[in-house]
Amino acid sequence: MQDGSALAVSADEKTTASREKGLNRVLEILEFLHATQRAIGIGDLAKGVNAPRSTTYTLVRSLVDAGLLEMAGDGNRVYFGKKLYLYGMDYVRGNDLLRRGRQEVDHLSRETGETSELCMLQSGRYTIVHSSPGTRPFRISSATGLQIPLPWTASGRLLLAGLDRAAIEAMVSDDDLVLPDGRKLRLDDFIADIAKAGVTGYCVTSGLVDAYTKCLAVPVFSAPGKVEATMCLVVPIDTSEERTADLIGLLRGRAAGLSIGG
Amino acid sequence: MQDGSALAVSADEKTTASREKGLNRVLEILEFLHATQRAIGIGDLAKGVNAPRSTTYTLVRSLVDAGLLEMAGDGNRVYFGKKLYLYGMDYVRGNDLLRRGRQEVDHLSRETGETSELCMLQSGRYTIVHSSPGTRPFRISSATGLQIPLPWTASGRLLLAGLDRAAIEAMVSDDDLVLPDGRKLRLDDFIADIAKAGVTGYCVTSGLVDAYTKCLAVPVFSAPGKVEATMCLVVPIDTSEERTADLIGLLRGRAAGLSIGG
DNA sequence: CAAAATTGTCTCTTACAAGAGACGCATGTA
DNA sequence: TACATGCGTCTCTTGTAAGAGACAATTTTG
Repeated sequence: MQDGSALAVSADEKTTASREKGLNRVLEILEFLHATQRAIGIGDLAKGVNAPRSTTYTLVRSLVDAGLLEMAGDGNRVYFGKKLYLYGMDYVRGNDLLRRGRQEVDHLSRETGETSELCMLQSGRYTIVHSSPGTRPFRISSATGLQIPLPWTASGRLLLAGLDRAAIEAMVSDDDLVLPDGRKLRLDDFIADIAKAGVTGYCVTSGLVDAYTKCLAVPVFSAPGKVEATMCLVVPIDTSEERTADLIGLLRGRAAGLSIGG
Repeated sequence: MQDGSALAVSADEKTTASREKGLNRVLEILEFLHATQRAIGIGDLAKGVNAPRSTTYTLVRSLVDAGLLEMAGDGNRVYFGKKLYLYGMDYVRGNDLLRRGRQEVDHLSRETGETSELCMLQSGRYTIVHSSPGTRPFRISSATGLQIPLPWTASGRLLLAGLDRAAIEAMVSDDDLVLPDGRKLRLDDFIADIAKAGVTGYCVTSGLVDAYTKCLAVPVFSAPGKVEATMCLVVPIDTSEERTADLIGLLRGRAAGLSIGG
């Protein structure tokens, strides 16, 4: 009703409601910093999260005082602070699976020379929780914390195993089904893939995210039937059938070691 | 004026003001979880941070939705979530000193067999940012993220080097000067220690936190004169003068490698 | 099995934080 | 020297979120 306001943003993204709750703004700020991966000026931050400048200053001050954010070297940029690191370590400490999974991933990439990753669902999205680069000249780099649409990945298919159709549909938007190269997956095919992956206990995808790699993934269970994470190897797409099979065997063994009550 | 309120808490701690800001409550929740180091029920959490139950439920829900917290296995306990881990890794990635310092500390403890730590100031408090246990039978365990009064430690003396008296007084409360065994340090002595540590470029304390250990610490600089962190070794109090000197030499070399523009 | 304590949800009020905007102070640039 | 742009702080208003408390549903205790 009150769109006679200042902003002429027409049909802006998602109506960044006026009078947003402070906590939500903070959550947006954190997400924004996670996305930019670098220190940023407070003014830009305000723009970035589409928040009033004055509010942003206030919130940032609180967060800096609390140690969740820190002023970066220059003096007027902010980025994540030590407190978040400490909380993050607390999370690792309280989470056997993550702790051991990280080690296992590091092992795997050293052992096989391939890029290895530990992946989990993070608020409905596929997330690379830890990755260790392989030794190949052209290594496939994928930063920790990167979030990718579930249908693009082998791990995504495993992580959704056990969910019913409705739950899957809820987690996958239409955009997610469009691959980087423009091809569009059919939802039914994706759901069929998931079912198949759940039965076979592993998943291989070729040339989905890019044309040069294959992704081999296996599930890690936190309880019988409950897929808590996946471990995967990212290998060149022309890796032989034989080596692929060997690597999957290796992965399955390691994942079994990680799983609880599997 | 309006103390005719419900609570009969007489002269309670620090007048937990009514109508606390949501963000502050959240910060308290995070600190509380960091202190308890385990998943906790929402009701208990509310008690723990002295917040109304209804408010706590609302905030926890927001935080869980955002992924900063997660419901723990049972179903009605909360603890830190994956998001915090991811943000923490972002912090590490953006912070050369921390990244390299962690590696160095791991090396040192393997090399020397002693417990090794990386310490920093964290909102005015001494914080063990990373530690690696030694190989001794009775290992001195000190958890990452532990916060200890500055005067209790060798690192504390180095971290405050370069600050003037007023700044030091502001960071050290009266309680901080009381050692675990009940002895009380004199503020002037502490300040003198700091000055000395700043000049000599290292600091050794014996039997301060406990009666059985010595702490050897050296500064790590982020800019000439600016102490950003310390590395320290925690060794048995009866370690020979000679070995102590050797270890300090080793520490100084490694710290120099970490320092920037030192 | 009743009494007491806990859990999760909901409603309603009002104290107060989010936000608009003005200021003064730096820079940068025409 | 003017003019624009960005930063950090402050003030004031009003929409709204924090909080009290009631409720039903468990769970615990005696």
